[in-house]
Amino acid sequence: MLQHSEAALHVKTLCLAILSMGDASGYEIKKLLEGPFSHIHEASFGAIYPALARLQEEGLVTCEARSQEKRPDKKVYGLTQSGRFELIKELEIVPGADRIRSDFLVLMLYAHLLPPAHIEKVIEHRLQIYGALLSDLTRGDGPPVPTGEESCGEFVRGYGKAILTAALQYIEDNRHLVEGAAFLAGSSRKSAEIDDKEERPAGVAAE
Amino acid sequence: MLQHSEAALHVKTLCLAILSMGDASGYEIKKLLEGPFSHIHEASFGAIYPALARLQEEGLVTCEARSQEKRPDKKVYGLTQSGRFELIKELEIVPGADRIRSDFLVLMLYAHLLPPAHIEKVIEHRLQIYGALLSDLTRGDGPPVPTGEESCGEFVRGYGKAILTAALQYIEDNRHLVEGAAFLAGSSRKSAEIDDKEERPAGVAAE
DNA sequence: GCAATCATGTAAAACGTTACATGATTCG
DNA sequence: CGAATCATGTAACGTTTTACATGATTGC
Repeated sequence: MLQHSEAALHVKTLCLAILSMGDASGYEIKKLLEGPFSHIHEASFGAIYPALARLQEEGLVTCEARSQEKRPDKKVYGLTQSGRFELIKELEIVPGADRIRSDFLVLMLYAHLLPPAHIEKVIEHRLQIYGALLSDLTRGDGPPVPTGEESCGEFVRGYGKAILTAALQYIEDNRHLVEGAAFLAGSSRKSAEIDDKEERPAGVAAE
Repeated sequence: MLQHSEAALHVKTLCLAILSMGDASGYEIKKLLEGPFSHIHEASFGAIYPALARLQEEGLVTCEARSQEKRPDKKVYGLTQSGRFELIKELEIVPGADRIRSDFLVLMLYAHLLPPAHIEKVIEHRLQIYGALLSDLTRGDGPPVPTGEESCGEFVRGYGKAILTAALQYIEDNRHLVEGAAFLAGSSRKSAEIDDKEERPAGVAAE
């Protein structure tokens, strides 16, 4: 009973926000969240579709089914008056601190438990990802960054750029701190078969 | 069946990591996660206590109950051999991208939907929080930053400092982009009764 | 032919927060 | 005397991911 009587997904607000910029289908929302919005918030299909369905039940969005030829049917959602009102109500809440789960930083904190070669590879990988993300943001590529207002979008994009730039710079300048770390830890431990189980629990695919 | 046969909390790995630096109770782990680790990962009591219990069941940690005088009993946990091994196994996984949920940035993206005065207040609030966090990191206060290896801890602390500094700088230099935003949106909408419903869904309390 | 993209959705399970329950001590 | 700190834990609930199910089309 915090906000609604019914279960309230966070993704619901996100969907409202995105729809405030124009009609979209669930699939399109997901694609936006992978592209220009990736550094802000993420969501999976399994979160988005139910969220949209519930928003429709609540009368916050309308849904128009468009049957396309040579392509599966589409459900295009649009914001209603009360949807817009609800969005503004949500945005008025003073946001708390960002939620961060950085598996990378946890690893760095315990870098001395692993062989330096492995740490080097992880760092190289990270530099690559961040570099790619940064150049995506720098040249305004992808979908033409759909923002409600020019300058707000510019602010958010710039923020991402600033953080990424700082992170890249810092990692390059200080990687020796973790790469040089001891690895004296497991005295009797054999670390022969480290063949990199690649796993990505987080969104942003490293393309 | 991704990693273990039993249910696997993420917090479990975190606990293993922290215990690798020395024995601790659940309460102490929580306190560490509020202090010097706050920008890396967060966890609540409700996540930590069950995690420790399950780690014990799995034989990854030992538990020694210490009855204290003038204070409630304590359960001090310590890493076992297989616990240390399990930790290393988890750390070997190449970390995916950081998970970020920034309610702040979502708000900024749609700043034009709200009155500039409100946006100004949110930004002021944010500058204050980040400033406090930064000075906490800069002067090495709080518990003497418990790290496995000196330089790894230094790297992670420095990372936090670098990001916070960049964020503060950027927000100060570019706040006009969102504060000056239109607010032409809701033509017929009354925005009289905005009296700031303060809410903090995220960890880090703004003290 | 196989993979990828487009497109939607459901169900189960994992993960985590919040609130509650308990209780002593210390500090203002 | 009330609030905060120390200390552990459970249960309910909310949120989100993962995996599955389905199916046409396009490019290699």
